[in-house]
Amino acid sequence: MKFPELDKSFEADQAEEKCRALWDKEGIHDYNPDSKKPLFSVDTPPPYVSAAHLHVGHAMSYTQAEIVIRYKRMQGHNIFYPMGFDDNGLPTERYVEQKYKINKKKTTRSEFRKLCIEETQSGAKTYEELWRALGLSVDWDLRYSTIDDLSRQTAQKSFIDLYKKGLVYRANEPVLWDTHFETALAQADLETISRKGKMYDIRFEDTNGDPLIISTTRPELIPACVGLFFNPTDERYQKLKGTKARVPLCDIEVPVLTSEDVDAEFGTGLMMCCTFGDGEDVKKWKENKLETRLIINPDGKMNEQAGKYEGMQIAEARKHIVDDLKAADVILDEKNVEQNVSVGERSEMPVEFVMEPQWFINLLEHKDKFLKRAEELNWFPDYMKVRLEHWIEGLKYDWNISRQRFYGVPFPLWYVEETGDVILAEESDLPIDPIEDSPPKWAQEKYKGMTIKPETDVMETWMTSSLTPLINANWAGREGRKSSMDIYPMTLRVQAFEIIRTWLFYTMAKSEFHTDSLPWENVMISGWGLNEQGKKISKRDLEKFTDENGYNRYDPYSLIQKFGADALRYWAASSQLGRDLRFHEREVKDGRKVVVKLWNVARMAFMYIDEFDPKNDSVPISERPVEDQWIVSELDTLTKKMTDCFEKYDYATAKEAIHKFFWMTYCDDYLELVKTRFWENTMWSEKDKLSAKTTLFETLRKILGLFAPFLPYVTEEIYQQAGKFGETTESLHVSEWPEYTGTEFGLKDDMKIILETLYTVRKLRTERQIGQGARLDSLTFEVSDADLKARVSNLEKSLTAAARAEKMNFTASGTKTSVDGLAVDIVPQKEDQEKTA
RNA sequence: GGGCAAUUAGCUCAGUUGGUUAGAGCGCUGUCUUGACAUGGCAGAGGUCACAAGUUCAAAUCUUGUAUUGCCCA
Repeated sequence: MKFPELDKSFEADQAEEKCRALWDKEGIHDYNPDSKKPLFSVDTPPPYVSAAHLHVGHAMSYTQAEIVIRYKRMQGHNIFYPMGFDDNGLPTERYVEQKYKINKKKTTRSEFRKLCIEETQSGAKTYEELWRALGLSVDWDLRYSTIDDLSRQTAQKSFIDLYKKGLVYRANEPVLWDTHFETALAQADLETISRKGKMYDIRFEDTNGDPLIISTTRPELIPACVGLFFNPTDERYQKLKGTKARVPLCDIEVPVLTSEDVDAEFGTGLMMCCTFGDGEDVKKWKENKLETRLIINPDGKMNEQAGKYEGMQIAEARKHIVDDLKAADVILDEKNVEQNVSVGERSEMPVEFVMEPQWFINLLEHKDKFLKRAEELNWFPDYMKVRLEHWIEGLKYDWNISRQRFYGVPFPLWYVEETGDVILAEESDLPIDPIEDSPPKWAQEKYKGMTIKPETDVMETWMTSSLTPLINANWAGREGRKSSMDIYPMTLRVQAFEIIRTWLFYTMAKSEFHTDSLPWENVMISGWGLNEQGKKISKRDLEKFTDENGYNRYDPYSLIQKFGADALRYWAASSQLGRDLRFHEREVKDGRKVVVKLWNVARMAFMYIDEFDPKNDSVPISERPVEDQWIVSELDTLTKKMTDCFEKYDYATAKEAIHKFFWMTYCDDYLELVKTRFWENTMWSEKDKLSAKTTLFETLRKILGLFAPFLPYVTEEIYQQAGKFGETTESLHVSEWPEYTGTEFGLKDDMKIILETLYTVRKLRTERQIGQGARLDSLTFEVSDADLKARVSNLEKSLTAAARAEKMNFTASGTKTSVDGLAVDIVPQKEDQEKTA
């Protein structure tokens, strides 16, 4: 076969377009449900499409996983790699609210939902373009969105299944509440922030009018106080047990009780319990069946229970109450403290508690099962496992899945007002919206004449996204999908660490309940891409850093246009799995350099190989010069190392290994040594030249394969230009991963002499300012014994070639090499000698 | 206060089960262009491996403690 002359420069954008067209045409990313190959199915995060917020950190984590997927494809797996879009939940609502400046109270549910769906559709399109540009080998026929029919059907089926299994319940309990979005939250939706606050020592009184001092950071809750508590072992307060206390400012008396949860060392050791300041209050309230006096409304304003403070926002009320307490002279001390506050992760408002009937999934009774599953799962990296274990151990609440929002998957149920009965939708009717659809016929008949009301809350977004493996597996059995439960449990879950407690945990819980299994065998946890300052990349970063040519520093699409997709992917693979990576644009240039270098290597190899028939022209490995045997063996070792790494999802070490090999061993050493075989007037024979062709052909082919997962475009382009090296596969990416052959290399000593000669000659050239390419008159050796002399003499062809010298001989002096007893010197050609003299 | 991770060259990161003189890229200095690549080659400067103690013939690596940073949770 004949190798063409490659263009002088590699045009990334053109090549990328060409490759994508080829991959689409050949369908090399398509999942084949009928394939006999081993399955490799991937559960990859559906990003929020609502905000155009994708930055280089997202490109990083998706690419890290995708590199492994490409490896698995080349290893002969039938890849199931879908892509989802999460257009559910609060982020979407907030985005739409802000964009259209609307308030959920002043719009209708269907109107609002329509806007959300419009927004997410255009967002999804932008995302798909980016993922394609980045070279993610997704099967786009497996696309899903968390609000589409399949997902809604799956989520509703999940609810019904849990209901039938007795794992969900409806309760009117204090729930975590976001006063900004006016919706309930789950424990996992909270974040702790630290802020400066004030701690007040406030004087209550016992029934005799003697002072009882409590410490609190939330004086505004005084009207909601329903009890005082001290630790049962606290000597100071024993006599208070069973008595009453008078609450300042309010004309109320509350019981004084004990609780082991009270820290006697904290403040005065006496604390107030309100409805509700935090989870601890809820607990004490429940255990002691205390009175309920909620003073905060769902919108974060004080209600009539707060008396004269009614209508005030919490912060405002606090200010007024503190003033009044001061006026009443009951604030005994006031100090600044750092306090940790639980806030809604999206609104960043401190959470409150309200009493609303909500649906809960029972988690607390199943902690042991979850911990066992966490143990069974294979974690990469391993240390991420304890983050889940600690989360499970620390769970305090069951999972509240009700949200008082518009946009989301509706609960598939109605209530009968007269009896309080719950009517579930029929599975065959899913997905449904109880507001628009009628209850099942049997229910209409049974409850004839009664008032049937739809559930108007929606399910929280994790209720749907926790089902991605079951959505992908078409657990709901929807027509027109090419996947089935055959792909379940899935092989691999990919995600970042911050959603271990949500996406990972909830998915695990759902699979436990629905299928009594793990949802996947392995999980791969990525870190974050950080900005130059080492902080999480923000929206501001995305808006701010645009250069004079309109390229944004953190926008992956912009980076792809500037440096090429391969370059960005190469950068993404430079951090170890699970570790954060600071982004510096100059490091994307490194990837670009590798791409250019690889292209130039191919250009040279094509030029020298020129015409080659691998069947008839190949020289057997044992008959080739030592350099060829060496590089083949080095490449073999590399293949093994990379394969081992990839099996552990360690793309980073694999990349580092090939990078080092390619640049230092292959280009700097081997290619420099082999070049001269193709030159005129050397000692090399025709067979040596053919050996070089054979070796270049084999090694270039193998290197392309090893680089393919990292640099899919440039490797494919070279592979295609090379006439696919005579192979019949449609694409490099479905060709076989290079095989480790385990060939022994027995000429290490000879090779060391050649390399040491090469290195020493380079050094001498630099010292004497002779160009590295300039021909030398001769190469001279000083040897310590006859054996070494014989060995060196034997390597004459290789050594003169390495030095670009006309001849070689032995002398009595030279520069020492790291081969024992061997020293080297060089003699420039006459004209060069005169020049340097 | 508890947990997890990290701390190696000016910057971003490697460093296998402890084993010669701790590596790479960027940046810096010098130098080299007819024979793939100046988006290059070659050579060089630059490190008390956060700190302290311990185990060992031997510690960046193992143990303990301290400090700093990030994340998670009270």
